[in-house]
Amino acid sequence: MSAIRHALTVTRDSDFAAWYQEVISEAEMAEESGVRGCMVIRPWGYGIWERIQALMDARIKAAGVENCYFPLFIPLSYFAKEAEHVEGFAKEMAVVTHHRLIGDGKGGLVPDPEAKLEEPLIVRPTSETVIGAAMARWIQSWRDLPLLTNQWANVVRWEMRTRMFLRTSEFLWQEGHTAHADRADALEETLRALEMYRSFSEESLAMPVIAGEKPENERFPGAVATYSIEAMMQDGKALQAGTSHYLGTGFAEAAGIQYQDREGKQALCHTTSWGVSTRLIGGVIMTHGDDDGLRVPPAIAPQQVVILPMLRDDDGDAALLAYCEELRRALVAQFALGEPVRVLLDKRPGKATGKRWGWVKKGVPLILEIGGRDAASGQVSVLRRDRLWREDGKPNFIAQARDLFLAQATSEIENIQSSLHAEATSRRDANIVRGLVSFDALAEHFAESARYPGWVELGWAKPTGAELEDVVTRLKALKLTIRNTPMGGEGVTGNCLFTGKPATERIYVARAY
RNA sequence: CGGGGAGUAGCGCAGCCUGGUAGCGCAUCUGCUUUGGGAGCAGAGGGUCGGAGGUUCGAAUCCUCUCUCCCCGACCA
Repeated sequence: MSAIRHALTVTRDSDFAAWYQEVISEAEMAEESGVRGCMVIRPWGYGIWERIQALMDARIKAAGVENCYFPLFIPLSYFAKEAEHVEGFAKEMAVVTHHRLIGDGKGGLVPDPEAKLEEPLIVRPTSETVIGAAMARWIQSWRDLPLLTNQWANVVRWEMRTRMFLRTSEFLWQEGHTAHADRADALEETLRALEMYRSFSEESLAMPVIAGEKPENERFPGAVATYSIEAMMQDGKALQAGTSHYLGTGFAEAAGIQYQDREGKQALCHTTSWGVSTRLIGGVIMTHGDDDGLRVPPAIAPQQVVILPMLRDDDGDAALLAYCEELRRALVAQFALGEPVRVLLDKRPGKATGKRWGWVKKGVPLILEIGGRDAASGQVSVLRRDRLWREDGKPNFIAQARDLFLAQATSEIENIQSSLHAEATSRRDANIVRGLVSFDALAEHFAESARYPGWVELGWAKPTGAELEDVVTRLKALKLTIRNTPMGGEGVTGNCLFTGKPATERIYVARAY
């Protein structure tokens, strides 16, 4: 059978959750911090986040949205103004109540009772309320609209159960907040952000997603409509990878965001908010990772090429390093995916073979191992991370003339990006089941394929209120959730799986993170 | 927050029941030999046993409290 000795000890098949954690730890992306639910993001993980930030920020700015920054602390009274919103977040908010410590007489420190805050401060779980207060000051006239803002920040949600990158107590994100004159304009912005997330996921993360509207039971607290992009992980579960909300006038009413229209009348603004977070990194791991670690799509790889000189600790090293340095210079002068190629010449002491597995686990798209013979004969040995193994179970190094490699480097990098996307897309499509005609058939489907259940696409009559609650409860018994209604998902035939009424739209049903 | 498991060297673990000088493997460091595909041999360094109290002549080990992590639930824009 396979003689392959994988770089990880746990495979995806044997224990997906343990595999996920081993990737993060072995790729040196993040580690425990000692604070409940909070992680230290290490250089490789943070480097990926910085790439995501750079590419997403460019898209945000291209849409005319301006960055700004609001405080970490939000007065409790701001939250109290929007009832649904505060109710949705009340159970997971960190609260600051004191501003000074005092000795407890036993060598420890306790909050000083004398230093209790008049009004508790919330550590932001999201910033609608504080940004809304600013919008109320900034907007006077219809000429001030639309107001398009975004901030890159950390937020805190005191989750009961946390998982690295997927659900941490503190996480990094961008939150866009916009105010508009009317519903149509706000809804257009909501959907523009959704499309921005969809195309970013597909193009930059090589992660196929389905963009659509969440059912009403999954709406953001206080929102009129919530949209999401949903990605399928390799265990068949769904990951909500980004959300965009049309908030109606509820937040405007609570914060007093109004403007004088062309007729001179006061009117409430329609607001939106939208965000993606460090959760995207978890999605990338579970979309592209394999039994040898991470595979980073080149667009978001901190380094796209790593050059490993096979140092011998002798007189030949100088010439070898010179050859590698020249190779590095030739590569960084090239462009791939619209940017200069990112190359690291790894000169650290140690054997190239040992260092190689570290980069394999980190998922660098291309690894070049260069020995004295390569240097002498003008060759390179190329290892593509997405085609790691030969059939005989050995690393799939391909010896190439240096000049030929340089001529093809750009297309090679771009090909890895598209290959990862194609692989993930065909896997997702192969794991979406259609045509189930009854709830029993749905239950049977997920009972039979408990390990890789994938998603089910079906038609429903979009029940609301108590009728929807009933559907949610029945699905919950199967550990299933409604993910979203894909954009353009109307016009289905047949009957609703839950109510028996004529179906009006398509939905995706899946187990979810 | 409920149920279960765990915390001992950088990583993975044994020791705990039955208290008596802190162990193993990998990794690291040094030396020698090797070395074009995840090297071998020899030697060495590294730990207030998650934290705080308690019992005891003596605590990794027994008791109490607490923190953190993992799994299953509940919760989850």
